[in-house]
Amino acid sequence: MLYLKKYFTEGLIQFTILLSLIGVRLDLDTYLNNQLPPLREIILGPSSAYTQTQFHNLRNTLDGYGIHPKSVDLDHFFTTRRLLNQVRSLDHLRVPSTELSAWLVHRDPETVVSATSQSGPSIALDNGGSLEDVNNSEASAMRGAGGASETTYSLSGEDSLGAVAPEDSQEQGERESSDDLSKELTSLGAQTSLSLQECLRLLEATFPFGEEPEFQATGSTSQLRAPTEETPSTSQGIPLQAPLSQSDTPLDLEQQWQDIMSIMELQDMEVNNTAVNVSMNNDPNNNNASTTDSATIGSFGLPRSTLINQDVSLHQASLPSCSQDFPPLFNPELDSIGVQRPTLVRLSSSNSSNINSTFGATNLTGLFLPPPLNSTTNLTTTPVLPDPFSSLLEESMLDEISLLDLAMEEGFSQDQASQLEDELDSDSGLSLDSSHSPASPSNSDTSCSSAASSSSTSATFSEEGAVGYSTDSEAATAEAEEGAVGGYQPEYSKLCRMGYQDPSQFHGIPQLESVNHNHTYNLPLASSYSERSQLSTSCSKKGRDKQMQQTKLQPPQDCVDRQSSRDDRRARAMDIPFSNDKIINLPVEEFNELLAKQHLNEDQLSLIRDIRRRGKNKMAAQNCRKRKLDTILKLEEGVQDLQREKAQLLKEKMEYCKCIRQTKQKVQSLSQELFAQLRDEEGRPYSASEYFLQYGPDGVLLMPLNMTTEQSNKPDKKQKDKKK
DNA sequence: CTATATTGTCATTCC
DNA sequence: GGGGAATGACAATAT
Repeated sequence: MLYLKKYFTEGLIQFTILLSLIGVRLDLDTYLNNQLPPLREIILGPSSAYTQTQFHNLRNTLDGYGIHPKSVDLDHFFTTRRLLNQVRSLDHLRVPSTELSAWLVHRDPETVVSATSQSGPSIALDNGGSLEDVNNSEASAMRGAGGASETTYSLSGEDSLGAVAPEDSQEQGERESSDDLSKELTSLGAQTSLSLQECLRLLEATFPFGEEPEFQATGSTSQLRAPTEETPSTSQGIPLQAPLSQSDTPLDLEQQWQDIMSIMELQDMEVNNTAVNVSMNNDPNNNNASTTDSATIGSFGLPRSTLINQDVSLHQASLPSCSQDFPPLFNPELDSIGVQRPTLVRLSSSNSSNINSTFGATNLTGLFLPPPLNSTTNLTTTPVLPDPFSSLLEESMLDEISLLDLAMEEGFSQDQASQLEDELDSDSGLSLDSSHSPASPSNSDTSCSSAASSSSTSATFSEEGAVGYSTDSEAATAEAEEGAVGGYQPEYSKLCRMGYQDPSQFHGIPQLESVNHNHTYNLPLASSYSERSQLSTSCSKKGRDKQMQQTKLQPPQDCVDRQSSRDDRRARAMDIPFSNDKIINLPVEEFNELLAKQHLNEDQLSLIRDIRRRGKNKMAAQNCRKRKLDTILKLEEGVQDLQREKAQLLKEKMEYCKCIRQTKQKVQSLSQELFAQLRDEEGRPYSASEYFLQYGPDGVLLMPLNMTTEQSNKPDKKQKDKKK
């Protein structure tokens, strides 16, 4: 019960204070179970002298309101809170549930120059518009590919896909029975249903193995080979990259999270099928009947040897690129350092085996990942990200991240990392003392030792923290040398020792050991039951230092008087027969016995009680001040941990954004290529002004443009087919 | 001598 | 109700 009491009254409350300061949601159980040093210390409370924390006293630490103005720079707190709010803002990166990873490409045929057409055709993104940037080039490409002036793409996520899915049982049966794209196209008429695998097939056909689709290079779409005459010409030389990089800045991050979540969820749904089917379809020659149907890829005029296995879904194709783009995210080393990661990453990581096996066999990763993007594995070493990314985040953010990476992953020493982080902190206005800031949050020991080794401010703090706590070995030794018989170890002494022996406290700090305080009272460690003379004690104890130097010319009695406290003098004046040490530190029973043995008058008894009260209160005040400082230190430590976490989250955010953009880009290109290659029964390309592609769980549907999403539940069974 | 930091003390509250 | 811890506030002292 005592433990629980302490736990809840002190540990949890302090922990809650810290969390409330930062607004970051943490799994308390996890930290408790893992016994992470900093949090454990916070939760379990300090093991030093101050073990009893009253709830009402904690108000003083809430949000730093109660920080003593003399003890802490309040600006630190405000700055800290500001930074913590920034960290809190990262919390908004929660990945929403399934949403649309779809976008709608719409371009007005007649008014190419009107409305949004100043820079060309526009793409209306149905979900956040993060791909607006792709608009110009994409629409232009579509325009050329479709041979029409109006093109609408709609890639709908799985939420809307169910509604879009054709109701016709015949279609369903066909779709289930065969992955053949052309077959579906033929049977569905105007509504073209393509499996995502076929999309991949298309893409693969467009980008044969060994060739890296260069989406980001200017004129990258020139590689988007199309069987028709007009398609290559129109798609060639249209840079997809330039618009991307221009409009990435207003990127909606939440939208991107939604997108990637959608992708991952889809991947999660399909990954099992993929894993099963890949083994069957790895062999390019393993073409089942559906693959070899009339209107299959072969009908695209593409070499069969370049076919991707049909069961690889588009989403599955996207994920490997993510995983390959972000090795750190799936790097077990990151787990080892306790980096918390969004759940979605863990989920995807759990599927990584399937993914890797799948795409390792089909080399889809390489297919989808242009070399420069793959090279982002070395993001940690390059301060500046590739072009489209550089505009996404502030340069300072990049610097921060890269610096952090250097510190975290490049084998920097903790001191170096701490220096880096301090530099990072400095520009944010938070001047956390490096001496107090461990490079590793979970390594307070190191921080303490390193702090003791370097900074002058640490010395300042150490002296502060050591105020009234000269219970270290040196002090004891000094007292022993003075002839003090340390037979009595009062509670205070033990508690203080505990406090400093706590690894999380200030052990090993040289400054602490060298502090020689001018304590008026004989502190417990220095005290003893010996009836040593107060004069000799106080004079010898305190006069041998600077103070002794200052008063060296004075007679011994002056020295004693100067060094004695008022209560000492009062005690001498009142002829108190025992030392103040006894008065203060004796247990109450022994103290009462002592008083009973002596025949003291009321004035003497009153003085003794006052001495005891003041002495105890003095120690309590010292403990209180130390506790206050310790709380501040812990809060600073927490701030640094959060800053570190913030940098890590920013890094992950950047990587996710990059993955999302790449995925969208690939889907966009794929859709563009697919639409360009669709042909009606007469071999003519579909007009982009009349049709658009809609992605569903069962494939890709070629929808009439005038159909709304709701109407798509009963789509026209317009003939769909691929030419050739 | 002044400003600041440190330390002691008191009052109060709570356990 | 007493003892004592905790702590804000203030005073005394040191630097």
